[in-house]
Amino acid sequence: MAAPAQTFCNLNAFENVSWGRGQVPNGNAVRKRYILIKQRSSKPTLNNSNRPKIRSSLVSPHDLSVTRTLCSYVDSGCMHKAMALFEIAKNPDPFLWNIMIRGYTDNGFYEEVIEIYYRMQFARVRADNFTFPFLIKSCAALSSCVEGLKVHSRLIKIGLDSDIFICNSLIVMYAKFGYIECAERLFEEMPMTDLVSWNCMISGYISVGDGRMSLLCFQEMQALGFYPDRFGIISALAACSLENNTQRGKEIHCYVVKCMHEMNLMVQTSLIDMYCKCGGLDMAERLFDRIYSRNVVTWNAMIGGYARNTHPLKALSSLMKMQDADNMKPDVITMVNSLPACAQLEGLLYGKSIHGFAIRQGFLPHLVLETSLLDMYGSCGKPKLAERVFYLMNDRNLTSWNAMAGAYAHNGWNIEALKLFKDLQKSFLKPDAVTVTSILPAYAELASLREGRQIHGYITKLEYGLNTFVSNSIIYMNAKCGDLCTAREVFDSVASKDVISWNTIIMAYAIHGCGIIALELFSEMQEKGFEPNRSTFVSVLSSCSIAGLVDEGWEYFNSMKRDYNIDPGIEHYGCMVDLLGRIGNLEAAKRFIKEMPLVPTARIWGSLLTASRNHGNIELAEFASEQILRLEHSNVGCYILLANMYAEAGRWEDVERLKSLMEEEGLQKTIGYSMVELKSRTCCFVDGDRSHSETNTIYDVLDVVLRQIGEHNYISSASRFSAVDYRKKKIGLPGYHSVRLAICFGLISTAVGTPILLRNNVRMCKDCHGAAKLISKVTRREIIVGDARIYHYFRDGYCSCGDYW
DNA sequence: TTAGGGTTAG
Repeated sequence: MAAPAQTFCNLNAFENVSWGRGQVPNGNAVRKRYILIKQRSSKPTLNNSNRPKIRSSLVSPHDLSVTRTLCSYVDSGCMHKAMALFEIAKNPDPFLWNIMIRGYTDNGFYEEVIEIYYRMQFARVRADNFTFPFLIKSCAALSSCVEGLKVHSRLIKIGLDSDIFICNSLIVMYAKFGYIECAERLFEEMPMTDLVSWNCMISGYISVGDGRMSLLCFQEMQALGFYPDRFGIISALAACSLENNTQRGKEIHCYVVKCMHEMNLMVQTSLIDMYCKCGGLDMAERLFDRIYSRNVVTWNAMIGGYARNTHPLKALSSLMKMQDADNMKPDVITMVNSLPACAQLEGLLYGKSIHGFAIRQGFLPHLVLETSLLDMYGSCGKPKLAERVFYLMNDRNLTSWNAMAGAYAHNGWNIEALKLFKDLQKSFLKPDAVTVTSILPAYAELASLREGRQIHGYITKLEYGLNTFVSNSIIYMNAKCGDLCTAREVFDSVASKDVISWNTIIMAYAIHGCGIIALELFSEMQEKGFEPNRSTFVSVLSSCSIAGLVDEGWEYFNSMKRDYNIDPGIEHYGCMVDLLGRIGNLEAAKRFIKEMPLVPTARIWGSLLTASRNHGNIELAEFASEQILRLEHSNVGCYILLANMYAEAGRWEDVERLKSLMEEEGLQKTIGYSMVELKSRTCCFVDGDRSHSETNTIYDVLDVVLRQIGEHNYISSASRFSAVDYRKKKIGLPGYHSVRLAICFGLISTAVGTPILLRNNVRMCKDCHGAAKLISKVTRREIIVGDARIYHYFRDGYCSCGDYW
């Protein structure tokens, strides 16, 4: 792809940009300011320093030239000069005060509007019908509900609450506060309404996100004989976007042509935006190409439209064109609209380039832009950079917290995601449905069943469980935490199931080894009219692979293109390598990888490595590991798995060699732990753990159990080496692995005959898997172990996985 | 001198 415009590609320049002063913040919310923050333009103050030299003969408020000069200052945005002149005017009349208030409003100095209004009252100058619309607008812009209500009370008191200009302003203000019922009541009680009043209501509904009511209002207005002007049209088009109502949008487009509003740039931009948001990108492009003179808003709408419709290259190419062909300078919103394109392309360099440009232009700090940046970094696989942006933000709202949680979750930074969620709960913000959808995958990966049930209860209480997205996440979380029954109950209770609900429940049964039920559900989803997608086939093929349904797996794989016109992706090929590996056809699996039409990933070679481990083929394991490490230098799992195979084969030199290599690479073995669920608590063990208060009892029970299963002093069935060998080589004794400690603790802490439920953060080792089978037999207890991939149900000396995982 | 409008984040 060609590089974007020069402006955005000066990556070296970006690298030279400092992020902030001092240390990079860690997990705590240490706020640092950007060094390159552009100084905010100073607001004109009410004190009269730096006055321009104005002769005192000019200062009579009745002098027309004073009024003219003041107006010219205000109109040209020179509020400092305007204030200086105003300050020396003797006893300014309401007209001059209003000019000043208008100036501050028009130039966006809303706080100053409130300030000067109070000063006006202090000076006993009566605010009139001209003053209040500006004041109300400022209250709305500042989201200052208290001031707004005070103003409204004052209006009632002085009898100005029926003025049509004031009422229209109040409607907009209340809608912006989110109090649409107040706006509606005001509208209904107005003695007289005009076209502007209707427009205020139409846009008011947009403010609260109610496109349906906005369109109804637009319709009712016409039924009463009003002809929509460009203001109403623009709001109605926004309503069509909210409702995704292309048909209505097209009708309004026809009206625009008929009534000759077609040449208005704002109307044109609104049409482009509506078509982009309603999936009519071709039409939006045609309209855009026809515009003779575009402004930055038009470009932004088109760039955002391309990004929204997943055309990231077109979005970035438009970004270049707007600068090169139209000589247009991007603004903050251009940046915000372009960043999703970088995220979709996972184009870190483009994203960084935009970040650098934004800093150089002084666009930061900016809440929305910063949120877009951290989202981009998360999508580009750089959660650490996202974290940097997040902790440097001056202001954060729920969207930014959610984006940060999403960035962690997207990259599997589950511990950080859970910590962030806990910090959010301590803040004044209330998590919403998006928060819980982002956070539930982290719970699914890390949480105990107890914690899973707690978050499930929390979500139910907040009633976010009614949302299908949230429900789908709850289904998966319950299944991953070991409660398949609840996962099914939640699935059955989802009123509006979507294809993701079905994919999730199929995968839930798959990870619990219930392949047949998973496939029955796949048939049921189709009978109910749901069209399978790519993810469905990942669930289906995983079901076949985990349950060892080889023939069925091939049949579904072949049917993807044939019956559903879905080209198998790398994830589907991965499932097939698992399947071939499972039946021990390792050469076929290797050949399959070499012949597949896609470039193998580390995940694909990982499947071959697992198969080699399960079938004891050390040469193939070495080959697969080589391929993995070529692609991912720091794949710890690969090192560990191969080292374990060498240890089992007694190749201690190779074990040492791998250990050295890991040290050189600075890699550390993931610390394995096992959580055991009790009735009232969860206990966690690591290998050789002696921290538990009942350690002595646990180790005594372990000793007895190991004797019963014939592994006392440990001689592995899969190994020719004794405990002494393991100790010499400083390798953890499998006899004291966390899984066994957790099982023994479960045995002494739960009622006889009840199942013992464990969660393991890494895959079970071969020794512990064998031991768990035997323990289930001698103790006559069902032992359920969820490892990093699947759930193992150990009963009477057998495991549901069929000894393949 | 007064009201309403287009492009922004999870």
